[in-house]
Amino acid sequence: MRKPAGADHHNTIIMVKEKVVKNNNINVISNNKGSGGKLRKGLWSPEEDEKLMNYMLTNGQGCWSDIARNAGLQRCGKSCRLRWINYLRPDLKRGAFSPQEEQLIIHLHSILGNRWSQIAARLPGRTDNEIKNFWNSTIKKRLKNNNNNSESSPNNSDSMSELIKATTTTTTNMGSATGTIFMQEYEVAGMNCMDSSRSSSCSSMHNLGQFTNPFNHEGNIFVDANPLFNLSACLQQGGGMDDQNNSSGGVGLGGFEDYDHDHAGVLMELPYAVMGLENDLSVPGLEHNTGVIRSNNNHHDHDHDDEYVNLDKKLNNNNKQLLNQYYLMNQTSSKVEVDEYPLDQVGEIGNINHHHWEGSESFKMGSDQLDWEAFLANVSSLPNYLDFHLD
DNA sequence: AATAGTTTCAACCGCCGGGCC
DNA sequence: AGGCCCGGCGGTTGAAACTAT
Repeated sequence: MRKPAGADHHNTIIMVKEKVVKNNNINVISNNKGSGGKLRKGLWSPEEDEKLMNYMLTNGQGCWSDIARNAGLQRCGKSCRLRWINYLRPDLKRGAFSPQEEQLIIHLHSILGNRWSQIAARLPGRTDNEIKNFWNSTIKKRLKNNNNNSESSPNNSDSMSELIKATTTTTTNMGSATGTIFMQEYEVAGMNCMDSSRSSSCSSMHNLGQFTNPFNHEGNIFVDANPLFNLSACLQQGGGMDDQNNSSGGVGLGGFEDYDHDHAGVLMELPYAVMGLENDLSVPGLEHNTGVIRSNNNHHDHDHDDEYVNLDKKLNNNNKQLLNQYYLMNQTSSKVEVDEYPLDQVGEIGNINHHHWEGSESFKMGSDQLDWEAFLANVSSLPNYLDFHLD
């Protein structure tokens, strides 16, 4: 490791200083705008950091090329922006990723693909670059190793592994044609997921098709099982995903910029990649399901806002039901409270009327009893109003 | 101790879309 | 309409740190 886990800002600065000594005065390039000045490239010196930091704290964000000029930096605006966003920003969280963050990244990546900025937006204090590096250097390798291990020990009795196996059985035996598997997977699960509206922004979805086995390759994985995977980890951890920043012990999963920091327990705001569910609702496309939900979202398809909001509500419900059922299957000692609220209130963070729900005995089964197909089939028949909290 | 191989991550590159003229 | 600028994004690079031999 270059930087020890948990390295604080002080250590990081020292590291940068050491590097800068060796790079000083060698990364100066011609200004391609013909102004006659020189623009520095490469690692930032502490002096440059200080200039940029002081300028940003004094003047705030503006046009980056102006910032570069006015702060007295011989850098392009782009470089300043990158340095600020990835390193100097005061709200950055330093140090190694927590297990909760790691699980969340894995989960979000299963939904969003390589859309690092969108993943980063759901991990307060983390940058897209950081997450991307973490994924490429650590998670990808770990998942690959895990996959190899699981292949070598097929009798693994871990319930989550069993669940994942169960969920992926139908996908791993498909053909091997690159680029077509993803859609085949959807079809196998009875999906009707098409997104013809945004060929560019949907590229990550299609990237899933680069692989033939969701658990046996590098890159995008966990086509369908991951919401449960993540849920399991978070519930078993029992702590807050963002415990450094809030004291509630709440877990916000896949929150849309709005983690429920004040709410004890678990507030489910999961994306919607559970296979079988989307099909039932003719989901227009993954990105819609994850991005168009809130009234303050950034998507551009205003013509379908109502449709997607309604869809979101339904999907939220279905995922909550599914996840709740999974929890019930795997719970040991924790008490479960399932809250109930009308469909038209689902997904409205901060405006949820919680009622106690006793839970259905029919949902409870041991993980060794899991019949995944029956489980999925059952989900669509569950009550529509479920949410839950973990005491 | 030396060195070759590997890992990590800061920073750059190229592309894209939006806004402005 | 077309060119230019800017911000944002994901992919890639390469130097430094670390590890194995």
